[in-house]
Amino acid sequence: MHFRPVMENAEIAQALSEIAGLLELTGGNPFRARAYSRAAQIVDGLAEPIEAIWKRGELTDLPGIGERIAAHVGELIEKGTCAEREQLARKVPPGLPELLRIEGMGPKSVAAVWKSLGITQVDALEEACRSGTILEVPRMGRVRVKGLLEAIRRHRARRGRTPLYRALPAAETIIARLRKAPAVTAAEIAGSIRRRCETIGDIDLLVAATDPAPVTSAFTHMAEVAQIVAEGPTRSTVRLRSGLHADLRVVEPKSFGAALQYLTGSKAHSIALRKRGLRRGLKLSEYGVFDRRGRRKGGDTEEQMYRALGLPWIPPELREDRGEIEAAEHGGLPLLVEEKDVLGDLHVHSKASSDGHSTVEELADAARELGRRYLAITDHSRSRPLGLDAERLAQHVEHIRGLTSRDPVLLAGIEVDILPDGSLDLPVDALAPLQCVVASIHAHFNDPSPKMTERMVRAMRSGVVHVLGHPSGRQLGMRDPYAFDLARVLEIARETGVALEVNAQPERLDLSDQACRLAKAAGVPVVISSDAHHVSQLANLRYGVWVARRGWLEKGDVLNTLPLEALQARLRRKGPVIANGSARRPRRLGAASEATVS
DNA sequence: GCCGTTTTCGGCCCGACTGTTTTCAGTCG
Repeated sequence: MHFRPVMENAEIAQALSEIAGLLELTGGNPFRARAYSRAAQIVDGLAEPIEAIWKRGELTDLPGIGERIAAHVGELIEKGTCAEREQLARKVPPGLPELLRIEGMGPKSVAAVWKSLGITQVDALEEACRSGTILEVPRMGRVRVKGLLEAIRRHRARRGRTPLYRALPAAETIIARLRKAPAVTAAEIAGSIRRRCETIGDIDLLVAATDPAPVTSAFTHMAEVAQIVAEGPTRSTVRLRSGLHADLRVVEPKSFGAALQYLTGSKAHSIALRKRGLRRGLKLSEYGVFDRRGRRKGGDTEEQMYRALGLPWIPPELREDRGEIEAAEHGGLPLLVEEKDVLGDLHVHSKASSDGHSTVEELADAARELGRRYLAITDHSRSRPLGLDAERLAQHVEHIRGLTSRDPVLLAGIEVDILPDGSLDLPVDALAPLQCVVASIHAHFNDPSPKMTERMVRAMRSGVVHVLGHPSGRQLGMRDPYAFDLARVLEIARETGVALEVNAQPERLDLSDQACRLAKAAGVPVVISSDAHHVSQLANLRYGVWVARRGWLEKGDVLNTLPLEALQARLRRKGPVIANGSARRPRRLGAASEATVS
């Protein structure tokens, strides 16, 4: 049977999460709801298709998944649904779970408006707010109603979360300003931005100051603030004119490390740390680590927090409770790839084809400024508007080769389309002389999974492809990944020596972090490429590095960390791939199985 | 529903802030 591993896990996680929501709404034991919620998070975080774990009968080895939930998962895999969910869904009107996603509406409030007013839809909730009938519900007052109307408006306006590249610059601007406020000793961006998540919910900021008042005031009086949502002595929230929410927490300097750890999250990571602390008689909070008698054992720095738990400092990108704590405990944390490790860029467009806006010379100059040692010029092939045919490609290559004495070294390449039948958009003999052939899918995204997978397999087996470009085709918030069998693609990539791209265009980030982890487990190396269409986009490479880091990748997993000669030797190679010299057996990577397999 | 280097039963992370209250429930992160 055909499956799409990453989606498959996400779908199962979604179903478990739905059950959790339904349980919250129907009352009963809230810990039961939490168990489902936690299980959903675990499944979502798996770096292996859950179907494979299920087939091995190892579901209950996963943390947070016992007999009962394992049975539900099995049922979901086999039938696509499960009785538990169906049964719960019958108790609750459709539409009710959506109300939970409105800010300020928790399970108690949703159940209250449902039971006392029969409200089950967002529209009806809005109407009840406007007419005032909602005031009959206990603990509903005029202020809340006003906030609720605003939250409903935001709920409707919000299509998914904000991509990192939109939130990061805003956060950087604000934090730079707060650093200059009076009495500030330290200031950092925290939350999902610090973890470099691909999308973020809101901006979390942390400041250490001897006097919180001036900082809070500076924050709430910024020009870009549209509304002050909450304001207290240590914590305040504003809505920016861009629509983003920004949270500021101000702590004493001695608590900065504890607060930074706490505010960076993820929530799941922090909970796991606190539980670990409890087992050792330690209480963790945003103020520090405390022993049973309440004596403070540290918290000035994040390192102290982790050390108190017997752990080394864990990079923020790994803090998702996906095995990093177990890995840290056993000295098995990856030495994550860094931006400075990446020596060159293997996917860049020039004016020679359709959509590039800079000349090859301009790109080379800008790449040199960024310290790149090599740069592959990979313009589009003929199927793209104004793309290169064999003749224009030859001229283009000649032009590039005429510039090879420049720094960085220029590689003549192409981004060739993978056509609907899996053949390439240019003859193999036109592609064979090129130093970097990136093959990508740009059309017919709706092919069924088997056909799409076969297109990629055929392209990889052409013998002339070095890199599979933006493998899933997704665009954040715009286009979902197309259906394909990632496990199969990884298998063939390994067989043919083709590297998978981590496309660093910030609205692509494709491969995703989770797919990077799967690639590593399958022994397939990646290249991190900017896919720049203008000199200003060459710097986007950092977004790709962050994805790779979130995917646990090390320098040795990324081919363009190699010096040019070694890179070219690797790109020529068509045998089975072994990551950067150190032989890596494919291995199983589960959410918390790192400790047991490494 | 899950879990155990205190436990197979009895717990389940912890604190800030708001609104609606007059001592606190609910939500959020």
